[in-house]
Amino acid sequence: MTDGHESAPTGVRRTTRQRTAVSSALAEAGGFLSARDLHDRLAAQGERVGIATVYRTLASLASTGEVDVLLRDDGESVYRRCSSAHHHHLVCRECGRTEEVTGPTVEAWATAEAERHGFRDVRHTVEITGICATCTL
Amino acid sequence: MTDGHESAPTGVRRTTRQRTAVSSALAEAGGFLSARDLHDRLAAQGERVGIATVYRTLASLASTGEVDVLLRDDGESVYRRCSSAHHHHLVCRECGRTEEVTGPTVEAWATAEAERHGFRDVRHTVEITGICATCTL
DNA sequence: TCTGAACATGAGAATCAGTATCAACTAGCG
DNA sequence: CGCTAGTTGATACTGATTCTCATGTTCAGA
Repeated sequence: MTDGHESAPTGVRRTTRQRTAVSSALAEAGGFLSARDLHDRLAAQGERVGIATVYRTLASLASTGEVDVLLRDDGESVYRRCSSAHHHHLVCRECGRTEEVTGPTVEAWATAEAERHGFRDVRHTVEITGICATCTL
Repeated sequence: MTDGHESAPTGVRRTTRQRTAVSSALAEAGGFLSARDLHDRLAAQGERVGIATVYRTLASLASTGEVDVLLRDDGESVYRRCSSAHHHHLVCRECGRTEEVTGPTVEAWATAEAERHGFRDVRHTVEITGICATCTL
């Protein structure tokens, strides 16, 4: 549906100024950024990239696993360049600082639990939030 | 700051036709429903309740723990009458069916991991998705 | 290097969930 | 009954994300 335009890329991924800019701005940022944050950041650097392109690029990077996507409580999505290995996040509710954590235990538990209920093609997300040491001071 | 109206309820929770309707429609539904779904459902039953009221009631029920809130991938929130004990969800990506699962292991892991990083006042959410047995057929 | 067709871009419109506004309404106490 | 704080709802608004589509680019092949 909605074939309109936006055409169906047959599978070639081209390198453009915009994609490079988005990708490196995200890398420089380090932490989680919303699409708008990123757009503003690019603008501040003099890189003019349309917001629509930022969203498209981000979606593309996310689909290849180059960035992590987190859906915040307020419904806004935030992105971050991330190690590609499977992991979870520990997020500070105060300052937003994030740490990556891994948990073989959880992976196993999730899979086992899902199978016990007859589910297949299992995926899971785990988010742990708290107040980090710095913010506690 | 937005004191305008919407006043600050001093703590009394009144019983109204609308609140009862929302609450019972949610109970009848069984599964997860978005605010809009619920609104449509009520309309179908001839219960005229404003969408704003549905949102308000849902938020209120969520804050008292009477319903569970889930933020779907597309950013829409879905609600469901739920056991108040802490648990997680196993959701079918195909039909939306959900099962509640508990995992002492995960609870412990999350807490331990958070503390190891110096985080306090820890909370966590775990979502497991997959394709349920019925949809696999 | 030149070409062209597939891809990509962007400005702005469109969507859509959820929130704010505020006058009118009502539950429930006395 | 009468009063008043709590509620409601039509509607405007916000803010994120997607769609539209004419125009600009990339890059493989000649």
